[in-house]
Amino acid sequence: ENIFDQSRMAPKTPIKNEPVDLSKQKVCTPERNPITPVKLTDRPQPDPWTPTANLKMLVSAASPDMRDREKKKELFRPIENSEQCDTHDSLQYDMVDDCTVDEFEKQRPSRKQKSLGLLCQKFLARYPSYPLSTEKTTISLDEVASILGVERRRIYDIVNVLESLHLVSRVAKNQYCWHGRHNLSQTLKTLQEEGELQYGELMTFFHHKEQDLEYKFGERKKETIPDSQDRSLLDFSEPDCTSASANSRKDKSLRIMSQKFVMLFLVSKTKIVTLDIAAKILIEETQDTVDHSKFKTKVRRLYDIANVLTSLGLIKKVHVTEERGRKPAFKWIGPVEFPGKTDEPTGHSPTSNPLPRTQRVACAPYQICATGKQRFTRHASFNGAQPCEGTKRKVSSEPNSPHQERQDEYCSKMINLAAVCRQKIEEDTGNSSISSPLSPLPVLGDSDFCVNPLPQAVFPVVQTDVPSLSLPNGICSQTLHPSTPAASKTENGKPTLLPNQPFLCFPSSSLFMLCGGLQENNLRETLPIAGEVGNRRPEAQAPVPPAACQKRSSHKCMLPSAPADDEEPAAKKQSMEQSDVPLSLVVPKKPFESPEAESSPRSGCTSAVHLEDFHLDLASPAAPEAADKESTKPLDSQEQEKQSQEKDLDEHSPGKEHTSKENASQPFLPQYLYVQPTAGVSSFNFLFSANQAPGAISLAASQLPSLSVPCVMVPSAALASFPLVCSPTITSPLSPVPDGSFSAPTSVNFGMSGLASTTPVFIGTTAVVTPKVSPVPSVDPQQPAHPSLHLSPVLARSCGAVKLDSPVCVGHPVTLLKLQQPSSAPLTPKSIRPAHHEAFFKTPGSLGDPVAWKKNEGNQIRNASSVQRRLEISSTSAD
DNA sequence: CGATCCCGCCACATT
DNA sequence: AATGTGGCGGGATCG
Repeated sequence: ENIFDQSRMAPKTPIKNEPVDLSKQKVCTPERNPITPVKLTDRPQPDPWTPTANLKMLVSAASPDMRDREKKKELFRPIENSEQCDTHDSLQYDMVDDCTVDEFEKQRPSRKQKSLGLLCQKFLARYPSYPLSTEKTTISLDEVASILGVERRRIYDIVNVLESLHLVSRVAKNQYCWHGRHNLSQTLKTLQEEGELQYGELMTFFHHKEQDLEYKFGERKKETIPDSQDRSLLDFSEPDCTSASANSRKDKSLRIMSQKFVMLFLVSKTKIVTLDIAAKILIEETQDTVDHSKFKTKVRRLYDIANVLTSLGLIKKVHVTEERGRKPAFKWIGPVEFPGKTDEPTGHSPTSNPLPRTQRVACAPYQICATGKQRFTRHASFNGAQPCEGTKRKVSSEPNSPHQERQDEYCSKMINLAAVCRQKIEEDTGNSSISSPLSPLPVLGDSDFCVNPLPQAVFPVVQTDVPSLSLPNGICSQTLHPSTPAASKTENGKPTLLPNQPFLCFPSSSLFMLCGGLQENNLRETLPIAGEVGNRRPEAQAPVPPAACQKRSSHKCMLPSAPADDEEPAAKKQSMEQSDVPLSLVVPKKPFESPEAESSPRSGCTSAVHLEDFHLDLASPAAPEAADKESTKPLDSQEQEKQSQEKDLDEHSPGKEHTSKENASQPFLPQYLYVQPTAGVSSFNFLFSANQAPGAISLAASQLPSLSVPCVMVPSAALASFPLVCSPTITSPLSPVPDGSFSAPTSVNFGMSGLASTTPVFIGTTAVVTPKVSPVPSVDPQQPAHPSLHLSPVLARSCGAVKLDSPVCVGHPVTLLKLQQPSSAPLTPKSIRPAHHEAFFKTPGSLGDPVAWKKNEGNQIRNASSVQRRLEISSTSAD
């Protein structure tokens, strides 16, 4: 159609389009001039598309402006065709003259219509995902550009990204050849491997080396990355034998950036990468100079890349909510595992793939490209294809290379990130010494889809990037030890932590640091424990994971194996994924809010469910009975509850009730309303409190350790959220667990560690528990249906599973509460709030002493509601 | 107002 | 020198 249109169009519009047309023509048909399309020099139109503007337009229909318009329209037409009806095209022109506003508006190409993503889809639509090996499709940039009605420049944007994934390769000037997705999995695999090396190291690094932080800092200065070499990492390019000069800077960007970006996803356990983090990571150069403009530019590029990747169905946009607000992020929805091994030429991953040979085919093209010399070296990507590659780049990337280099790079990267984060944090936080830590915390909620795993939600902390940032600041600057000390500590702590959280580099690092500062020895203890627990606890985990796993596995299988399916663009997959999403943690909306809403009708939200679970858990452990009551009461009795609340502080119920009330009144913000906002903060607070409290305040030295643990928890939480929760331990096995699953592992970890000392740990557990339930509806039908009811049961279960139960349970609640506090402010029910707030705040201190908690529990068991306890405690403490 | 990201200038690479 | 590529960032648009 497009073509058709084009032809039509061309004739019609004599205008500026001409250049385009010419180019097209040339491309399309021999007849056409070979000339490159000239850029249209049009004049900017003043405006636009407002109604008034339209009038203007009309008025001046004859005027050049009109032309521009038309021209534009034409350009867009293709696009419109695809989406909208272009039925009027021809009419359009006429229409323009007399057109009504409406028409105009309709026609007016909205920005979206011109989006790169859309353009890319169109582009992709023109070629088969899995072309027959026999046919070689060549792509003429000019042709495509003209057909799609866009400038060539835009095509470059698309092609460059596709090229980075080897979907196409450049054959000659203005000519690319289409390979399709045949070796996509191979490419991804390669990238994943490369990513591990590049970024994975960070993770590993931590594990292995404890000195890490210090080192990093010390080294940080070093440029670390010499420049070209490192970047070579990816693949292609640079080294090529062909023309040395070629390497030059050009190759750098889009292509490489695209690959790196993809690598981040593949390496990330959560499979979610926030834009800013990615940008930071991708800015390799001078670490320190964070330069805002540069960052901004990077982000812009990432959007470009993301648009293309989205069109390919490899990623989708999500939002990570952080304290400040939501951050844009992308979630990898493409294949995660690559069955094939890299090496094998034949069957490579996609064995299942119908076209095994495809690979070869792909290779061929590459080679060809290589031959072409030119810049193509890059083409020869990582695959075996690269003939030339002997170059160092390879070396560098290779495993052989000493860790150090990587480390260095890693370090440098980390450092950069850290620096960035710091700055950011500082900026954000500003002075707030105390508060600062809080501010940084990110919360998971996301508006559209949140990725928060329950656990995360609980903790608020989380998201990958943020956490790291925030943590560091908070930790370093603030409370604990300033930077350095942390490092030392970190060692101890880190190692432990790390294991758990495999996750993103930066964040984690920062986290670690923090943790280290806080936790100290305890951590170690904790860790081990955690590990044990994790190991031992298989049962607990098992329940959840399995389901998740299955899903995943199946899912995975599908992807890899069934490339065919993939053919279509993202859309399909996405849909599928969405289904997955829940598991993953992604919540439809306002996770936090929803959580509370046990009652909330909008059953839809998984997140909500999770939360509910939490609540339940909390309640149940402490006071199952209460929980039940509450659950039952919920909405209706809000008022009553309210009263009761006021009356009985002791009972947590009030808290719940509040929430419930809230829910009733507002579907979303339920009891926990507070939680959301705060989530991030709260977590921090916790940490703080824990640290401070214990150390400074009340807890005995002996207990400190325990206290310290709590601190640890924080990190973990952060980590968890960060990484997504996949606990490291678990992860490995389940690695796949992408999004959602995390919770289980996480929880486990936490639980373990937490156990001893504090709630935090519990939280983890809880989280775990939750996961079981909520994560996969399929698993537990019940839950989904009746969250509230389930609660108690759930709790029981969770407790049982957890073992520590009560403590655990408590812990969770606490966390939540804390979260709430901060958040609560906004939402809240007035009456409750005030009191609660204080209580909550204080809570941390109280938390500090595990024993106390336990006691409380015993006494108050029924209360379960952490809130109340806290309140009580807090009150006490306050006193 | 922040998130997106279109648009196209213009530098550098290739022909 | 002309043309191909594509880095880059202003500023418009979206949400």
